[in-house]
Amino acid sequence: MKVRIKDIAKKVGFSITTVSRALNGYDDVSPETKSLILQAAKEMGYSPNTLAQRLQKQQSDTIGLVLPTFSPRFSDPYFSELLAGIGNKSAELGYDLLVSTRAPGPQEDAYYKKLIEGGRVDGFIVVRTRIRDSRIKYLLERNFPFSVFGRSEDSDHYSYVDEDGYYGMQLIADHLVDLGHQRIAFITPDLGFTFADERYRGLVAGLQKRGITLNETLIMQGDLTQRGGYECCEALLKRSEIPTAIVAGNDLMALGAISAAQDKGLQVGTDISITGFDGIPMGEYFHPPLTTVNQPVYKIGAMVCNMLVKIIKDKVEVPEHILLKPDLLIRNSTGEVR
Amino acid sequence: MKVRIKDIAKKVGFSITTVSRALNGYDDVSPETKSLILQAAKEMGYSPNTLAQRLQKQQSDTIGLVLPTFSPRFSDPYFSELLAGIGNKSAELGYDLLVSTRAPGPQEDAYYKKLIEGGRVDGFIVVRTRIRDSRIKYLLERNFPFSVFGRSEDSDHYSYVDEDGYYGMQLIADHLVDLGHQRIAFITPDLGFTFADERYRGLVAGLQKRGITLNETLIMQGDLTQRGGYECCEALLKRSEIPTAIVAGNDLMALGAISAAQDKGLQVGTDISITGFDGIPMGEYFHPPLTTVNQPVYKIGAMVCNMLVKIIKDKVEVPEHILLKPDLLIRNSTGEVR
DNA sequence: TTGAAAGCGCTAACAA
DNA sequence: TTGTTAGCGCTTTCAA
Repeated sequence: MKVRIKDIAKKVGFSITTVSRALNGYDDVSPETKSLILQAAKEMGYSPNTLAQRLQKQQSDTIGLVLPTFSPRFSDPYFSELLAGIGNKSAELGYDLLVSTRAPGPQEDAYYKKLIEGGRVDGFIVVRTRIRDSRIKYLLERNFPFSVFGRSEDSDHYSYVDEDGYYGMQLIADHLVDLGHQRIAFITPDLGFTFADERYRGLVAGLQKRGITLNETLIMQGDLTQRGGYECCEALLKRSEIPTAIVAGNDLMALGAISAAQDKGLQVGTDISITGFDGIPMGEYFHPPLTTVNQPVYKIGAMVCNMLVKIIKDKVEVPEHILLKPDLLIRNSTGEVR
Repeated sequence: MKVRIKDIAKKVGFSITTVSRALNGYDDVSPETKSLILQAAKEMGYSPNTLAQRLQKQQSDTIGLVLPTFSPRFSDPYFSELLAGIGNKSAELGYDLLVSTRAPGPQEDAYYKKLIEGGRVDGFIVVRTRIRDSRIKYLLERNFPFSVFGRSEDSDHYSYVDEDGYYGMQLIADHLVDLGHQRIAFITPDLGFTFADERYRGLVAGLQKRGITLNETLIMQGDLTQRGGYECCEALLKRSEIPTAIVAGNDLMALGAISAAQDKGLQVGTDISITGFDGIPMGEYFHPPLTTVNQPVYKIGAMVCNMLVKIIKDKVEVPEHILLKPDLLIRNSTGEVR
């Protein structure tokens, strides 16, 4: 019932070879034959069998994206936007996007391996890099095409797009110090994530530059969710001397922290200042709106996808590095210390 | 450099066929031969070429998911959770998940067609159904496997999972009327979405049952985003007689509406009540926390994926229908009318 | 300008 | 129990 090249060949009375060539726009087919074939293909509703083409070409025209999730559920607006950026670009470039979710660990690595060895993908986009990232180590060793949103120790050896979290946190530090804050707490994601480490170091350096040392005892670790932010903030507010400002390592935790502060009866932006990092749309509509560092995630998705396709197609050997300078979005969750 | 069946055959001195059979666990291979082959395969690091297997089997072992987006960017926690549900389940069942994003319209339909005709997917999961949904019409006509999260006019003829939005809105209606609200506004998504229509009718019916008629002039249409909710609410609050309660068609718009009300200096939950629909995690951490109707989106994703695989594998002919009764989550964005 | 034939890597009907 | 052969649908080399 499906139309194959063979059927067209039979109908127009030419060989399979000629039909294939006409269809693929080779110019060693006479114009009449070509138009005859094209005409027939159209009438018969032909469309090529992608699987066969891929087998023959020995490439899958598919990009792999494995989203690392901690809990099976995950609900991060940040990722849906990233996904949209990658998805739209890959479609534009003619690549399928194979998406999966895996918790970090051996299973995750095995899955990368499986996809590669089965020939199911031509390259990977790696997101949310970690210190000593086994995925990157593996891909590098195999010399398999990939591009990365984020960085790690060996970033020199691969192509990546990243925002400058170190710089971004300095913007936060300056902003808070300008407002008079000194006793500043930090809710950090697991420092095994390079972005978290980056932001942490940026904050420390930014404060240092202004003569302030980040107090170790005011550092809490959260799991990147609102709940995590809420719980960390709650704990911080139980201290005998509470901080005047809380810096959260991402927006979701910042929003959770705001919520916790409010539940304690504090006025966020006056009694206490709270900052985020990412620039998710929700931050703008929170009450108070969140002061944060903006990351153009959608654009980043498109860029990192583009980068990968270049690597796959042109066999680019020299890694390309894009480091974006983020902007500070000052809103009402921060204010002068009192 | 890649190990193929041929290589194993050469090494162990059996035919390609025998190797294939041993690898696939057929029992017409002598135990010794079998273990010999398995051993060799392991040593040589063999893994089958998925593309070749698929071509031979004439199936792609791939599920298609085309997310409908309005703007190119989209940032809806609801979808990332749905995606996680689908993604984890499909991986568990051995299917690849091909994800793409498309704006509703002819391009979207063409993409479904392209994927089918290229043999790239074995079935689709259709989400966010619309009235006279052309995707469903097309899939039905072609008799191509698909399952749906949502419903439409012809739901009888296909398998779906949906939550009962009609019922859910009645819960909202009852809750608000119990609190004494009479002047109720509704911020609805585009009524071309079946879920929106469903919720709308549920609200009307629920209020009617309690003797209240939903005032047409208090119905606004928003685009499902916070911004949309914000703008609609802003407009509603400019009326000479403002509503005592605002029902939003989804959580994101509800959160936007809360934000708008607060910017007008209103105390949400006392001066005005606002409700959502979906149960995104953010609602719990908003200030005030959002009264809403909960949908187990992650679970729904898994269910609808499971359903599709059953259809693909077992050639199920009788459509399966799952309609979930949602729960009302009463939080502080609603309160007694004053 | 066209066609025959090989081959991508695998599975399966049939024969031995 | 094992092997021969054909074939999935396509592209491409080589020869005519």
